[in-house]
Amino acid sequence: MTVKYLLENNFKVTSYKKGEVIYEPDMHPKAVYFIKSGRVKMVTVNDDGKEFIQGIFKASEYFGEPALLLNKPYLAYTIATQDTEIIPVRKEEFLKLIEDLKGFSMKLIQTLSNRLFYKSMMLEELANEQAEHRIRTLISYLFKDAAQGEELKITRQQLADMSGLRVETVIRIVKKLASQQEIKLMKGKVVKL
Amino acid sequence: MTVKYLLENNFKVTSYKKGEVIYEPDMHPKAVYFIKSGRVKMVTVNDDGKEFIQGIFKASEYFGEPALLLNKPYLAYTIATQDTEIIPVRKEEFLKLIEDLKGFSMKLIQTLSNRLFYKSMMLEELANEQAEHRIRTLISYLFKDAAQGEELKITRQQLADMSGLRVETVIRIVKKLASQQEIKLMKGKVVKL
DNA sequence: GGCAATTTATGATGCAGATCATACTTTATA
DNA sequence: TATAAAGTATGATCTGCATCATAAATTGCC
Repeated sequence: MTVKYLLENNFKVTSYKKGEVIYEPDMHPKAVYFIKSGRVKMVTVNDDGKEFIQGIFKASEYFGEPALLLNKPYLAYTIATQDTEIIPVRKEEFLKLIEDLKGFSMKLIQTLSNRLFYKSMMLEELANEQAEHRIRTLISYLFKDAAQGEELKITRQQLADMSGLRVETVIRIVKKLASQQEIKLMKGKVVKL
Repeated sequence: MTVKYLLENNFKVTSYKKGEVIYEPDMHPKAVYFIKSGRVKMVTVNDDGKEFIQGIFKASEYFGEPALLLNKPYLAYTIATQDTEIIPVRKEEFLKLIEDLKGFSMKLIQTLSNRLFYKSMMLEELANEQAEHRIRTLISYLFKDAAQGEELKITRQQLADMSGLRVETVIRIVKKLASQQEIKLMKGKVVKL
């Protein structure tokens, strides 16, 4: 996997504390960010200060390529949601990865395609579906690769910020889904059944 | 441009009448579709039959690669919104384009990145912004490369289906924007000023 | 050029989810 | 092991846009 390759080739690791900003809107992209460990959220913030979570990135994933490759300023903030180690790969080096690293370019195309699938799904939900349907779809997407009994590492507020709803609404719906046995709650955490 | 290359290499052209369906949800992808002439909309339809327009594709553009490259069934319908000529490129041939055609792979990555930008922008709008803001953003995006005086080739219904609003709402807002001199109306068509 | 279909227009009413307020529970941290 | 902070919970009220109804203007087409 690419992070291992980068470490073997002496790329440097940068540490970010929980809450630290990696980049913000309007900045000119300088690198692609590979996550060695930790967790990062990508959020856009509107004029009223409301956040929308565009995506959540975990260890071994990377982010920030679209803006870099299009030479456009970032639209979003990326923020470490826990202590995180990141390997920044500068543009020329990233382009070299695409050229040289066998299969990397196809992998990147598939990564972008997966993100498009997710965004298409959410657009459809936000455009046409009621609150309950949105949360059902979102939770089942987030549980996609999870085992039975596993718990969501995501708060109600984050579900709200991903679905365009308010926390109170998400809380009410999650309770309802639990009462209908669609999910289980343990100490407030959503658990897959 | 790639369509020219395909025509020179004897790829076959298929014709679709206005309203004809090119592919539909759950179908297994067989090809990538290059548009020689015409116009195609990509729409998802929910259980109540409400449409959401995921994208609109014009001559020289192509669609359908993400599902093909991920080996996933389509999520959306693609429908010719006028008489359209299409060059279907089968998977092996498309993979060959990526491998062989110099620069094609990077172009594809940029195309996917642009679609991600659009979807991120619209997600933010649908999640957090009021109707008027959504329509402003959408219209200015659609007019991005247009000259002053050019008219939108898009109906109120289509704006509604792209923004998650109802036609009536879009009509009221478009009238308001016109009255505020943000756009001009000529025989009902939205014109850039 | 005339008729049908599509698109635009406008008013009246209803409702899902936002907003506001207030409290309880779980988790972090000093 | 306190105590603060973050997250979950619940009720009451308010509102932007959907929905419904009905008509006028524009476009397509034989």
